[in-house]
Order: sequence, then structure tokens, then C-alpha cells
Amino acid sequence: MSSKRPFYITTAIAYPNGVPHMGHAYEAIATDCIARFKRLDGYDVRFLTGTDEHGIKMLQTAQKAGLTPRELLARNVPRFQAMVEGFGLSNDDFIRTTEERHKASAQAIWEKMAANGDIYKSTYAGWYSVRDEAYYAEDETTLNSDGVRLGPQGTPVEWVEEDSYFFRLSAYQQKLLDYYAANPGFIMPEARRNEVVSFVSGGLQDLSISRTTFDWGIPVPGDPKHIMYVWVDALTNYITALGYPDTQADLFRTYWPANLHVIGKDIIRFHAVYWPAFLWSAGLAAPDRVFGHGFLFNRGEKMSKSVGNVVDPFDLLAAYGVDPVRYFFLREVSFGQDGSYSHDAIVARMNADLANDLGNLAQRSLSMIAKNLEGVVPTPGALSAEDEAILSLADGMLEKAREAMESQAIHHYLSAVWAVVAEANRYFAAAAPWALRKTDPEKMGTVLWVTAEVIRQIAILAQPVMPTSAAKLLDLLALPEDVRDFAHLGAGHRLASGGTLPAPVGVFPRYVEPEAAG
RNA sequence: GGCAGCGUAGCUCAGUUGGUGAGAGCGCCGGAUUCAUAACCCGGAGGUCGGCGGUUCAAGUCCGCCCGCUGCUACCA
Repeated sequence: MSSKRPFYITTAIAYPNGVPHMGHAYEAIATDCIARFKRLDGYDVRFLTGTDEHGIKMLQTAQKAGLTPRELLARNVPRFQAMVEGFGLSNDDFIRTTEERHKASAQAIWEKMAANGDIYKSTYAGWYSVRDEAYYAEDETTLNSDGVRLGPQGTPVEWVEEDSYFFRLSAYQQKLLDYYAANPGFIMPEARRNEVVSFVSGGLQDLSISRTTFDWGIPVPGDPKHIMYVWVDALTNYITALGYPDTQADLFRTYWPANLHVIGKDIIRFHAVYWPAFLWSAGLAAPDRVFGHGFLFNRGEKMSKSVGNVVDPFDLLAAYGVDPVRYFFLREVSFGQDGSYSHDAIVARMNADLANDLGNLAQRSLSMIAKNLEGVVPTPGALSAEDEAILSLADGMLEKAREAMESQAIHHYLSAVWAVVAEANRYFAAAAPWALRKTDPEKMGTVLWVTAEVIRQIAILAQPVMPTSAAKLLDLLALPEDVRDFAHLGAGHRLASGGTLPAPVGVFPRYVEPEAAG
């Protein structure tokens, strides 16, 4: 067991009845950025992602394609795994809910909840929307002009009457409200918390948690005609991956309760209401925080197949490269709010922030070291007020970044780092080392050292967003692998003088439009 | 209908508990420079802070009403 503080972070598990879209990738890179940040900041991080593979929608999609569910999964899940790979995720595990370990886990939590008296059998009759995965009361539905009955979301519903097991969610209303009150950071952003509190305050109905109308799911223990409601199945993935039901094993003891579930704002209720109740019922602790991120829009429009503006995340990778795409989404979008993207916006960020500001700064300063100092890191002389000022700003980045990341304000963390990039450019221009080369070579060396030191700290802090590019930058500074974590930021670990640097190469190329088709 | 939030320069947005002449980035215009990825640096253009009214010595920042937008939720039908 590690002496480091544990940090367990998860994405939601993706529903692979289709191929990955940019929304999946967005959640993945944001969560990965947080995981990497915590790891570099000295935490013992466990990072989980995966796929949610049961449920009637999966079955129906497969049937439409003339496939079995397993065949559909065999076709789609590798795409999600390729996305995880392609976007550079540092996950420790990839869970699939069709795995045997998960079946055992889901059945175990069911039995715990049943043993606690929270599950009872009754009859459910009502209107069910497959698309919404939800039941509606008669008066919540409407008949449209074609005689088709629709649910409140406008999706078709069908009459379902079946035996069902119910979870006594109503018994947890007050406990949930108390938990929200005692843990104001449980649901973030705050606006989401208000919505959940308001919803729970309005009263909770018991939840139907089994189905008998189809069989693509995990059988209810002792009553295999029933399969579990997908959310009981899906949410449990977070503990399955820690070895549940073996709650005494190191993995579970170390990492549960989870520190952070990163999810889309559309599934807040399942994570902030149902999930804690299930856990308490099973005698387990609720997670520390559920963060609901926003949705992405393509040029301000919601992505939809009919509009034809669905963006394939792999296309973005091919067009811009993984690190620029990661940087763009994490910098441009306020984490927790909806965001918009477009080719122009991505290129603007890529060229302005990465190529012009950071990349060019590294290139111009390092190439001066290469050309004038034979690639040897100079020894600084006496530091001027300007030297001290920029170093002090660089030293202050970590605190600001940490503070931002405490509330998952990824965009604030990045803007704090890039504010220093901008200031470093001003510093460099004002110090004009190319002029000092003739008038005051020692001072030129000092300026180049200060600049390289500032770049060192920026690169270390850029690792969570752009792991590959930041590593290249650190390679250019000949920084050993074991001194690239946040413990090596600040005045206590300045860039060593005297070392020889490799020949500088561009790390962040400008994006130039491909030649117009001729 | 209820609850919550939002509406600030062309665009995307910051603006702590009300107090020097309202900001940043991008874009645009002009200048400077040549170490560098035609990049960096400097300067500028420039918005009735959605509208009206109010509180205050002082409001983008508080109160009321109105308009527009978003989310959650309820209900009518």
C-alpha cells in the first residue's frame, strides 16, 4: 500500500450502441486531465473508464442491425477502446459490464440491498419509453396526431405491465437531503446541486429495478426471470472495478469511496440520488463528489445525425493531433458549462496559445542557447527585478492551479498557466537577449536561463493537458523523468546549469490550412 | 406556473462582501523588431455593462418591475 493519499476518479461508462462521438471524448479527456493532475501532485490515483453494455436499447440496436448484442458489442466496444487510446487516457482499468466480475458484483450489491429490506416485489404497470429508459404515469403522456403515445420528452412510449422488484428509494429522501446539506460539494457545479435538492425535496417514489420483458442484462439473484434495471447494473461498475464484493481487499479499502465521478449533466440524478441510496442500502459509503459537465455544440448547434454535424472524434485527432484537441476543449470550455467548437476556434487556440505563445517562446529561447552557448544551460548571474518577477510568477502557478482543480475548474487552471506564458513572452521581449549577446553576454545567459526555467515549470504544469507535447518540451530541457512531477515546481528545484541540451525542435507546429483542392 | 441561472466591447467571456476614469483573450487597425514557428513586443480603435424605476455620498455589483434566453420541476390539456 502506498503512503500517498488515494484518489479514485471515474468517467461515466459509455453506452456503446453506437460509435463514440465528441461528447464521449470530451468527458474522457477532462477526466484524464484531472487524473493526471492529481497523480503529478502526489496522489495515488486510480482512474476508471469503461462501457455500459446491457439494456433494451442495446438489444434493439443489435436486432435492427441483424446482430446479437454480443456481436454488436464486438463491433462497437473496440471503437471506444480505440478512443481511450487515441486520446491518450491514463486509465488504470477499463470495465465492461458484460464481464463476469461485474455480474458477480451487481448480484452481490442486489443481495445486500435485499438483505437490508430495501427490495420488494410488486407489479408495475405503466408507460415505458425505451429511448428515455424511463416509466411515465398516464397523465405524463400524450397522444400525437398519428395516434402514437408520447412521453414528456416526446419519445414514443409503450404500455408495460409486469412483475417487478422495487427499491425503497422513498426511505432515503431525508438521508439524501441531510447528505447534501452536510456535503455542499457533493454535487457540482452548484447549479446542478440546487436542481437535485429541489427534486429530492419534492418527494421520492420507489424505483422499479427489474424487468422481465427482455433478457439482455444481469439476472436477479434467485429469480432469473428478472434482469436488473440498467442503472442498478451500470452504477455498480464503480465498485466492481475495485473488486466488490470483496470489500476487504486492498483495492477496495484504498479507493472506496470514490473521490470524483465525472459525468454528463444528463445523468446527474442517477449519480446524485439513486447511487448514494443504493450504496447506503448495501452498507457502503457514498462518493465524495459527482461533477456534471456540460454538452458540446458544433458551431453552436447541438450535434445531431439529422443536421449532419456529428463530429467523429477520430477525425479531430487526425486533423489537429491529440494534444491540441485536448488543450482546446479543456481551455476553451468552462468545465461544467456547455461549450462550442469549430474548426476556426480550434485553429485559433492551436496557433495563438500553442504555436505562437508557448512553442515559439521555447523555440526562440532554446535556439539561442544552442547557437550562442553551444547548447549548455547557462549559469545565471545576479538576478534583476524583472528576472525575479517572472520567476516569482512561475513559482505561483502551482497554487493557482491547485485551487482551480479543487473545484474541477480546469479552464481556470489552464488560464493561470498561460497567463505566465504571456508574461514570459513580455519578459523575453523586454530583456532582448539577442541584443545582450554583444553588449552583456553574461546577462544574456541569465535571461536565457530564467526563460528556460520558466518554460520548465510551464511544461511540468502542462503535462496533465498535453502529456506528449509537454514531455517533448521537458526532453528539450534534458529534464530526467523523475523530476517532472509537481514536487519539483518552485524555487527549490531550479533548472540545473551546465547540462547540455539537445538541438531544439518545434513542439507545437502552426496549423496551416491544407492547400485548397485543385 | 414554481424554483434556479443568465443577458458586459464584432466574437468568447472575467468582473470578490457596491467605491480611483469598466477589463482579458481572439479578431481588426497602426507601430516597433528580427532571437524565433510571417511568430513575439508596443499602441489604438472601443461597449447607454438587456430595458425602466428605486435605495445610496457612490451600482455592472443591492431592491422592484419588464423583455429575451437556458436548466430543473409542476400542471393544464
